[in-house]
Amino acid sequence: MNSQKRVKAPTIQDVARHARVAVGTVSRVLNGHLGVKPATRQRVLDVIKELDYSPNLIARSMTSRRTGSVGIIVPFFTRPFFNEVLQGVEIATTRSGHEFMLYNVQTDDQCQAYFRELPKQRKVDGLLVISLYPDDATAVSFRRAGMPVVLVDAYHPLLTSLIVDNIEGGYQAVKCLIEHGHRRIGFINGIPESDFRFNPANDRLAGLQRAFDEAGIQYEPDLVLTAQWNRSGGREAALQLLTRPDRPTAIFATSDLQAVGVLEAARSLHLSVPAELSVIGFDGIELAEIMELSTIQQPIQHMGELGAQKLIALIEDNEDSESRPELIRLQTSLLQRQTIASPPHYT
Amino acid sequence: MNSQKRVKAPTIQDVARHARVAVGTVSRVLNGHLGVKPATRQRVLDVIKELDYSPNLIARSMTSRRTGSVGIIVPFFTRPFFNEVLQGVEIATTRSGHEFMLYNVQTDDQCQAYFRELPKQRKVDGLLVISLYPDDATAVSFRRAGMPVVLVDAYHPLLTSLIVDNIEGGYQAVKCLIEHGHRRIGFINGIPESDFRFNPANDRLAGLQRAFDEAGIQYEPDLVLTAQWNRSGGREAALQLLTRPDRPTAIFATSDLQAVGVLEAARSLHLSVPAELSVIGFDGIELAEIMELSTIQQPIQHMGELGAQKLIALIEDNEDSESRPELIRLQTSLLQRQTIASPPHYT
DNA sequence: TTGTATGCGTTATCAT
DNA sequence: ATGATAACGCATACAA
Repeated sequence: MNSQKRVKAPTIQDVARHARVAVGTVSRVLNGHLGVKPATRQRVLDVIKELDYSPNLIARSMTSRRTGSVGIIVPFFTRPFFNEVLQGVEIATTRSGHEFMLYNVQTDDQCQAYFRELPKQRKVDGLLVISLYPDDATAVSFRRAGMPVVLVDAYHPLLTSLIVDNIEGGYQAVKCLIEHGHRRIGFINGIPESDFRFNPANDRLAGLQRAFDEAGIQYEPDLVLTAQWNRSGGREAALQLLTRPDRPTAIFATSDLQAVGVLEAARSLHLSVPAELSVIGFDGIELAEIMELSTIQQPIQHMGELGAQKLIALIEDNEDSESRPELIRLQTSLLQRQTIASPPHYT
Repeated sequence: MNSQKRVKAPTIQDVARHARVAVGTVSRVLNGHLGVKPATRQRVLDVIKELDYSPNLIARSMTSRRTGSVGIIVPFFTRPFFNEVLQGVEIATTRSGHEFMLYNVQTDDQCQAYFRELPKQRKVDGLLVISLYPDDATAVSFRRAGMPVVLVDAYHPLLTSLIVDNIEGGYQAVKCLIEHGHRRIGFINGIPESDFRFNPANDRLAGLQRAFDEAGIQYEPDLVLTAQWNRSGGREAALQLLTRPDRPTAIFATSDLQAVGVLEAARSLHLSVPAELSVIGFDGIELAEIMELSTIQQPIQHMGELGAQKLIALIEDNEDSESRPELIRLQTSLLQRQTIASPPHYT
């Protein structure tokens, strides 16, 4: 075993010297360029192994103008939904030999700062933006900086975007409830903890309205509550909804996390699900499966994987500006489990 | 609005030229060095704003030998436990202005490859290793490369390590069960999906044995099963345990995920928890709270935060080799919820 | 086939 | 207080 003392890392110069060749030659064998005599190639390889040399990737990035990293800008990355997106991202980046930096954002300011700085800092070759909406000026600045960007669960006309049909998803959820005989349906909308620009829950509400219209059900604003995107948000909203004299027979929550909160509220109120209350969520996270919660399944992991894959393609083809951005639409699907039944007294 | 066409990012040279100063001067104002006449300083600042200039961080890393990033090597980062660790990591890195790269590992080979390559590649200033055990040669190589490393939920004498007392945790779990009157206690051990070097579950088993010894209970190997670290692993093991004629009255699972699997098994067997079966898990993830599962709480998020904080201190103090590594021990605590009761017919 | 020299964008060390 | 210039480690165009 060698000494424990810290030692300066060998450079390409050291390798060249030991192998008695020029740095250019070492660089060539490093990058698999042809035109190196097998004998010298082998000699260089031997020295590399002997010195335990690895190229300094920072220095390499200087000339190659590539870092091999992509940046993921994501709000609240520990939430199950985002976590599952990241799982897909990891699969795609690892497959293509890229690394990724995680930029977690909790406020809109932080988000805008990342949008502004990251393209110029050049620590990443591309940006994957999850559930966040760049404004027009930002989108333009991405292109000017030559920074490839892909939006996942978000849309901008200038950027490759990957969206799911939230209206259709909301429609599927409510239609299912209606088909089971429900007429009084509560909706728990989501309000982001901070002032992000966009709220997919509004589209899901639009889907609800379409289903209502179709069934000739009167939309009652009283049955729509806005709550935080988490369990306690769902729980509190449900508590409100369910303690009214004319409580709804079913609740559609705009996220599974909130729907789990609804389940908790029902439990604390000794309301049995689905006998006395039907519940449907949105997202299709693993927790929904554990809780046997009916939900609208988004292709979450696939969104992350496909988004990352598209981003890497943009990076490698270097087709930043000349190409028109792609718009990819993904579908949701109804997942019926144990939390939906016909309402009490339904004939 | 400027043209949309991609444009070369301005460099420090461009700023210098526009401000009619030398690059050195620009660098000085950029880095807040004193000895710049306020007038010129302002002129430079104006040009920087006018050109929308940001320093190229890669180039800066060339000379500064700092990237401002830390690498997190973590197995299966989407698992709730690791996810909560990462949450702590994010808090600490953001606080200190660092970014982090996520290196997810799924096999031991992959892990060893990261251990070998990352210190030489210099894309990160330090490494935070979660629940993974570097061998002696690896630990030495970290020091030789001058790469600060902190181990979380793992230990090596040469490296700053942050561990929880798994033996004590196992002991707490089983002692609680015994105090409730249980004598036949099943244990579900964990086996990693791949051949990682270490298994914390064995320490938890040792804690069980200590509690057994103390209570004069005979250890029965039949009641110890090894299963995957996930729900289905726990479910299948529990199914085996619970369909025996002399089934245990309580099960201690070495992770909450497996304990949830136990709950699922009990449900499918129409065994009521805790009336007919007591269950306790380990970790204290959020899911345990949702399921009202009793468990042994590890300070998960705190482990990530403290580990990252220690790592950043190592990086900033640059005290790689001269300092003796620190060993930090953290405690677990019993979290009693709804899944533990006295066994049937207990007087 | 191989060597040399220049540039990548900064910081830092000299000068002036 | 500021300017010129040499690193940093690598890739590459050009020479030999």
